[in-house]
Amino acid sequence: MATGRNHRPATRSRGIPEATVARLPLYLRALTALSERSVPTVSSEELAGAAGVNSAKLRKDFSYLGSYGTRGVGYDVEYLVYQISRELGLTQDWPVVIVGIGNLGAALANYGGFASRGFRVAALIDADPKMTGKQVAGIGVRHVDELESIVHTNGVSIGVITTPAGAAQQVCDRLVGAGVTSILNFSPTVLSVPEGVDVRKVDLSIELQILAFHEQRKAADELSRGLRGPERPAPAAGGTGGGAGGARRGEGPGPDGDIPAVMPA
Amino acid sequence: MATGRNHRPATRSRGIPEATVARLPLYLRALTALSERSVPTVSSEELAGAAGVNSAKLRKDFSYLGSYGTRGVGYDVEYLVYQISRELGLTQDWPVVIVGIGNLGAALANYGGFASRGFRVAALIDADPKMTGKQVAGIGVRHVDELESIVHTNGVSIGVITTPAGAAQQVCDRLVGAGVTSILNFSPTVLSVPEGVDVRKVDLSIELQILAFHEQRKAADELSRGLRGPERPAPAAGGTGGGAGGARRGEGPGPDGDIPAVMPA
DNA sequence: ATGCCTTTGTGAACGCGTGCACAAAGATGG
DNA sequence: CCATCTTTGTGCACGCGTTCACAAAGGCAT
Repeated sequence: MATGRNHRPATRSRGIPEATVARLPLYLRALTALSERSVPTVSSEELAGAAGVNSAKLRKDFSYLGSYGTRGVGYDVEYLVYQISRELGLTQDWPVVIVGIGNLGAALANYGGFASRGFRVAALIDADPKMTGKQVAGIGVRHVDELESIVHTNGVSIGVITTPAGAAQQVCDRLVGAGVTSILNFSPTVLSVPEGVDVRKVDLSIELQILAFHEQRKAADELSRGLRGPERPAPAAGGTGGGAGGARRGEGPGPDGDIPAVMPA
Repeated sequence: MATGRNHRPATRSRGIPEATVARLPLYLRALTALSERSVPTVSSEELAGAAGVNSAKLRKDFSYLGSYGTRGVGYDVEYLVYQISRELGLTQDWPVVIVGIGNLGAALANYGGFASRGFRVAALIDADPKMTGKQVAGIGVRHVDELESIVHTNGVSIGVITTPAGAAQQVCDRLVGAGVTSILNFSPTVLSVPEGVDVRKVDLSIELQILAFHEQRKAADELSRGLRGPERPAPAAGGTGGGAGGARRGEGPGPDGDIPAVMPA
């Protein structure tokens, strides 16, 4: 990467758009549920409903994978489950390591969603010597000194970081140095990685803040149209707890445009 | 606009793009770090670097909030912290409830990132009577029967769902019925909510599957080009990056997904 | 076999988000 | 007070993603 910037529009992946890739697991989940109920075929309309997306979008998504449907009938559930699993790489076993066995790391270790789709927790790693050897989710915690050897021995290419923010970049560097090329980052930090390494981040604080933004906007909307929550008792300390008694669908052009509801702190 | 009197010349209180809103917490975090180091001002270039985004994008994002910068100098850190906090609604206190106190729910309850930004865990709720009264993160667990009264009493407008998939929709309905208008969903389910209710989902399984897709693609790329790697130092010895040990499981597509992908059961 | 009906697959238009490039604005030094 | 330098704010173009709308394709009944 010493060479200049070579833009790599991740969309090149095989012609499959990134947005489509992000939806494939959603489809797979819905299809798996249908498969368990022994439903043989499903239409794009039905499946889209189950996955919570538009049917045209679903059809276009599938079109990137190939023509797996039958016109006039729909899609064969089992076949589609297999094709999507294969496309996502779930027909093979992915060993992952979790670094940082605090509350969150332990919760992830116990998380059933890992093993259910071809992901196997190869090791739990923590920097605290007092954690070493402890059993979490039936797996012994290893010390971070062994990180490199663990990654090598197990052929780990996916790492999950659940350390405090201060340690995240350092752990990330070690993981990458050991050969990990995909990282799921739960710490509230912006990780910098060399090219070729994928990082996805999950930050609940950010998610909450986004919700708060919309919540505030909703409260401001209702306030500005002179609507007081008639059924809701007094909100919590701090003010407009969130009105929203009976959310009406009165969707108009909106009285936006005027004062942005400045909240005195 | 030229006059520095009234901020907000453009009436864009509602025109803030969703993508921008999603980045505001990122900027806020970087700015908070600068503030703690008593840095008075920061340029778009520096701040963009700290937040991991393009500087032009950052400037455009800020332009939606108003003209808070000074040309030739940069942005006043403290002022920007305040403005973004206000825009995100973080100057007020947001009581939240967490429903489903399993491993993940307990981890979230302990997560410091909540309280640090105006979010306060008003209550922990679980359906298991054996959990009722237990202390988690210093908060007593309440039974789900009390859900509505808890929401009413505390003026809760944001709910976090960490239940198993099977219970998620039901819990969601009750939360919405009680007045909650924003939901953060950790269960692997597509929630259906009435209009006016915001739902954001966090699904670890999906994130891993997306990583697996790219990982598989990387492995395929390297394989097909005969290991003609870029200018990147050679990764792990054994794995060659995407190698991943590749222990294929012998079972068919059947066992996939009979586990609800959530931990507490 | 034929015509009808259902559903897929996709061409095309549209909107949003991103990044470039530059003029305007303000600080700074002489 | 003027020249210069720095940095913001934004017009513009481009590409991705979404949605509409419809022709093609296949099943099914007669």
